Amino acid sequence: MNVSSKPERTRLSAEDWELAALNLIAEQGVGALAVEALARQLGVTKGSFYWHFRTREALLQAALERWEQYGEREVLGQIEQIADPRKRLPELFRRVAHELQPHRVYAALLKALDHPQVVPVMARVSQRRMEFLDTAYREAGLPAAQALNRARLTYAAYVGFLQLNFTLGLPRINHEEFDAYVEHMIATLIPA
Amino acid sequence: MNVSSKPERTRLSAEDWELAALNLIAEQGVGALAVEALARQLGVTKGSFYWHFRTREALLQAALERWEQYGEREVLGQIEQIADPRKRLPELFRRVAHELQPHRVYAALLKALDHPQVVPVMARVSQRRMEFLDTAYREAGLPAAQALNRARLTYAAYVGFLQLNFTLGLPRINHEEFDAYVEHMIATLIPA
DNA sequence: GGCGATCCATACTCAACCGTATGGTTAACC
DNA sequence: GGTTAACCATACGGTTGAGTATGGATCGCC
Repeated sequence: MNVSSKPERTRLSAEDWELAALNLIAEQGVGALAVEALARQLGVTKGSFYWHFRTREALLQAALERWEQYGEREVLGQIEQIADPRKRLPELFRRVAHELQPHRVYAALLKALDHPQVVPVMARVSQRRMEFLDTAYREAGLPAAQALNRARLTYAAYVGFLQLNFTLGLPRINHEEFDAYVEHMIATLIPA
Repeated sequence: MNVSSKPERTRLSAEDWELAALNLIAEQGVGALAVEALARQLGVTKGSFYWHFRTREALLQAALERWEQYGEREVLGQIEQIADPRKRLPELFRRVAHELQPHRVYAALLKALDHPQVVPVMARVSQRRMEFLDTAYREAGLPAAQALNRARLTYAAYVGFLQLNFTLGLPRINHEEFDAYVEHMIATLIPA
C-alpha cells in the first residue's frame, strides 16, 4: 500500500505537510509541489494548507530546512565514527554507492537549482560535504593543496553521477558494472 | 549591445525564434521559455509566433535540435583534429575549462531534466561525449575495462562541476585556483 | 456539556499562459 | 500597380494554480 492510501486521517500538523512535500519532491521534483495536489494526496483541501502555512514558498522553505537538518545528523554523523582515516574514504564511497535512497531528494533539488529558494540550501549542504571530504583526504595523507582539489573533484563526480544516472538514466549500467565503477573511483581518487 | 536591443527589426524567421529561445534558456532556464515573453523580447506579439510554430513545444523541440547539431559540429569536431592521443585529453580538459560560454546551455538543460523533451536530447549528447572520452582514454593507453569507467568518472566530474560552479556558485574559486584545479584533474584522471 | 482554539471545506478572485480566430500589413513578383 | 503569400496585431476563450474569505466541524479542557 502506498502513501496516498490512508483514508483514516485525523487532523494534520505542519510537519505532516513538510514530510509529504519532501516525498513529492523526491518523486516528482520541486516543480510538482503544488498545494492543491498535495492536499488531494493528503485527503484534505487547500483550506487546511493555508491554515498551517502562509504561502507555498513557506512550505518549500520549511521542507528544505527540515531536510537540511536531517541530513546533517544522519548522513555525515555516521561516517565520522569510522576511526581509521585510511579506511574512512573507501568506506564512505561504498556506503554512498549502496544507499541510493537518501540521495533522491538531493538529486531532485539538483534539478531545481533554478529556484532561488533551493540554491542557498544546496550551497550550504554541498559546501559542508566538500569540507568533510577535504579533511578526510588530508587525514588520509594528501597534502593540503591537493586535498581540497581532490575533494572538489570527488564531489563533482558524485553530483554528476546523480544527474547522469538518476535523472538522465545514463549510463545504462547493471549491478556488477556499477560495483566495478565504484571500485574504479576508489582506485583513481583515493591515494594509496 | 545585448540581444534584446534591436528595435529596428524587420520580419522574423523561425530561426530567429529558435536562437532567441536558446538565449533565453541559457540565461533563465527552460521554465522561462514562454511565448508571450519571447515575443515581447523580440518586439512582436504571439500572432507572429503561431505563424512560425504550431505550439510552444514545437519551438522548444526545434531549439534543442538546433543546439544538438551545433554542438556536434563545433565542440567535438575541433578536438578530434588533435593528432597525438596523449596530448588530446589534457588539451581537451584545458579547452573545456576556458571556454565556459558554450556550456551555459548544457548547464541550463541539466537543470531542466524533468522536462520530457530535453531528456532524450541530453541522453544522446552525453552518451556521445562519454563514448568520445572512452576512445580517447583507450588511445591514451588505458585498458578497455578501465577506459570506460574513467570516461564515466571524467564526464560525471564535468557535469558536477557545471552544476556546482555555474548554477550553485560553488566552490568560490578565483582564476589561479581554478587553473590549479584543472591541472589537478589532469594529473588525477589522465594516465601518465 | 459548553466554550475557545484549532483545523478544515467551499466558494470565490486574480494572474499567467497557451492556443485560436480573424483581420490587417508588408514584401515580392509579375 | 495589383495580387498573392508571408508575416503580424488584436481580441478572445480556456486552463491551471496561488491566495482569500468565511463559515462549519472537531478537539481539548474546565
